[in-house]
Amino acid sequence: MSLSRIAKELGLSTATVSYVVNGKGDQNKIPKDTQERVTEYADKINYKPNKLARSLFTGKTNTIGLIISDIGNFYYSKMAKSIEEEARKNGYETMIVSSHEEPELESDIIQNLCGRKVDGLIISTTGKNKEDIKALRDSHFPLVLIDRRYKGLKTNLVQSEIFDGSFKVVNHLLKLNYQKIGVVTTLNHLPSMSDRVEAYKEALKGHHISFNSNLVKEVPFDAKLELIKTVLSDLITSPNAIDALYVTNNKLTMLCYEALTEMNVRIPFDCAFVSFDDMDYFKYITPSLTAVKQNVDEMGKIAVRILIEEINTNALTKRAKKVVKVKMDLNIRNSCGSLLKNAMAV
Amino acid sequence: MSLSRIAKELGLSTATVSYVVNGKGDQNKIPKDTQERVTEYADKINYKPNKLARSLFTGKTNTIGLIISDIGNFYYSKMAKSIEEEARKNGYETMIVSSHEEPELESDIIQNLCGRKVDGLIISTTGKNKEDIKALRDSHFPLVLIDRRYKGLKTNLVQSEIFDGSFKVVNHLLKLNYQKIGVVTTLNHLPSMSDRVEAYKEALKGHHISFNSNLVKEVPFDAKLELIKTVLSDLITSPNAIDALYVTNNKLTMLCYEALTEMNVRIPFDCAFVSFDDMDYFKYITPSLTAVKQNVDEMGKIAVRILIEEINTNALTKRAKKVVKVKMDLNIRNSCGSLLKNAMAV
DNA sequence: CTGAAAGCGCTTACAG
DNA sequence: CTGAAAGCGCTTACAG
Repeated sequence: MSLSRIAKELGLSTATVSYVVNGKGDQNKIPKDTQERVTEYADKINYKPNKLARSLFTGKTNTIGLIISDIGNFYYSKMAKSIEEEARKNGYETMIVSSHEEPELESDIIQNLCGRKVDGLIISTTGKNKEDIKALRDSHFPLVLIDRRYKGLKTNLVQSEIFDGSFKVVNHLLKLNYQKIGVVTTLNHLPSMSDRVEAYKEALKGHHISFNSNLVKEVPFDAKLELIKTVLSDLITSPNAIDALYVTNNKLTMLCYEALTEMNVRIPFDCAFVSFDDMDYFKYITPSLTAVKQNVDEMGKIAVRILIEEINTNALTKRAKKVVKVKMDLNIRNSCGSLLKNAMAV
Repeated sequence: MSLSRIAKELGLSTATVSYVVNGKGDQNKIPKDTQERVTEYADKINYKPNKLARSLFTGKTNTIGLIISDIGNFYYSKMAKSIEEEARKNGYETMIVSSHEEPELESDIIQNLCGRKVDGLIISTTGKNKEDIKALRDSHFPLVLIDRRYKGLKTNLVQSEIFDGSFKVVNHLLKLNYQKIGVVTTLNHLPSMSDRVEAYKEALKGHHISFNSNLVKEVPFDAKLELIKTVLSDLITSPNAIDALYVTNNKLTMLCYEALTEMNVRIPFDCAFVSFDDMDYFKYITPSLTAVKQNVDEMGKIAVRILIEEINTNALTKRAKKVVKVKMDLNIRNSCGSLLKNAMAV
């Protein structure tokens, strides 16, 4: 089972066996026939090296730790897939762990993965662990944040062009002459969330519409349908009476869609609808939803490349933090009655 | 950074320090003040034990390896989430790795995780690694297969009541008087797939409809839209001219739905539609899709419990393999015109 | 060409 | 109460 047993069995030293099973036989001038004896015997007993022991010595695990805020969210599971594939192409394994949006858990996971000596970390953080992340960065541990960032904390970062994407989708509504655009968003301790609202304000400004805070509703991350209904009924009735709705993430989008449907609000006739984050199935629901899409796949790949560069750089050489913003695509469909209102405008 | 450095710094032995940081201070009668000195210093330098070294000694990693056939598939990412949560509740970490439906990769991953000395393995296998799985089982390594099994290989297993679920959904069509039911399914090296077709045959038999193999189409796992269209146009035109379609997994379901829509086949008027696997959004598309749902969450939890039992059992005591089948729920919606045809039947 | 030996960082009997 | 020591399974200079 172990190197030393093979060595004893074959009357060789562990060094010799180690060289051979690691393909360094030639390099260490082990005669061909000895090499053959070793590989043959190793195969026979189905020898598998203990990576714990190897890593303990080498200090390398060839493993990337990936901390995902919620692996059950389709957006993140796609991200995980992309990261894992890219890592594998570069010779790294990936340990995926989910923090379920719980900061304490995220903190534990970081300790845990570091204790397991992963070579680097990619994190889509809960957004409530600034201290941990800062400590990690300050210790020069290879680290890339993805999707979410901390205000005032410079790290390697891969994100969508959130502001730009959000601006685009709101602007799309404005160009179609929607005037009273409601927003449903999440409690915004996350800059990546508040940026979406900021872009909304900016877009309004561009069309000389004054910002009305009553039209922006913040709900908890795990809001339930009932709450959403309450919030929406407030938005669609006077004095608010919005004519379009902008929802800032995919989970909320489905809830809002469901709520509106149950409330018999017809999209887009009674209220247009637009979403940040585009899921595959948005094109299949009725009406199909207009949305800005994040290029998760590309984000994942870039994050891996930056991380691996970091891993390969000497920890002591000062590295500038890399920030990469990935473009978002506006997918125009039927939920904001573009055709209809366009026609009228003509 | 390491135990021994703390020991040297404090003029103690590594044993003493180890006892304290592991909370075995009292048990080993270390005086309170020594304990305090140690914990204080450990906190100060932010000491994190090296788990590699610890596991090398103890032979335990407190980690479950989870091999998922495709983490980018929503069904499996939900499963991963459920497994991870349940594992954590029981004091285990989970290493999630995706095999992307590639048998060779799955094989590598198994070696890798075993080399990392995970305490046990939960696998939704690609279905093409019978030898590896058999070897694992024969070596008494704690193992649970989930979602997919091998014919003639008895292992711990958690699966949906696939036959029953498939039967239910086909029977639903039959009860509504659909007579020519087409099937689109995947190349069935997987028993979990062929079981679905077997149940279809059985249901036909119950309604005295003879099986027509022309109505059953097998496509590759990663079939593209074009292929699906070809297959479907064959099904909907004479001599086949099906009046209902049964699709046996969620990925194919969306492709078939898209294809039918593009081909201007009206569901359920021209052709009823029914799916194995129910996704959250099936209720939002038009028409909403009737489907049998797998209880992924429950499957995950059960798999973890069985695995942990195995881990805690002495490897040498003979264990009977556990097979648990989880019930499926039929969700009736509008894609098979139940209301319409029911009314006609009355 | 090959082996003895040190060491990665930990834990746990064991001796005093 | 506390420390010296062995050992988990590996790798890598180094000596001959």
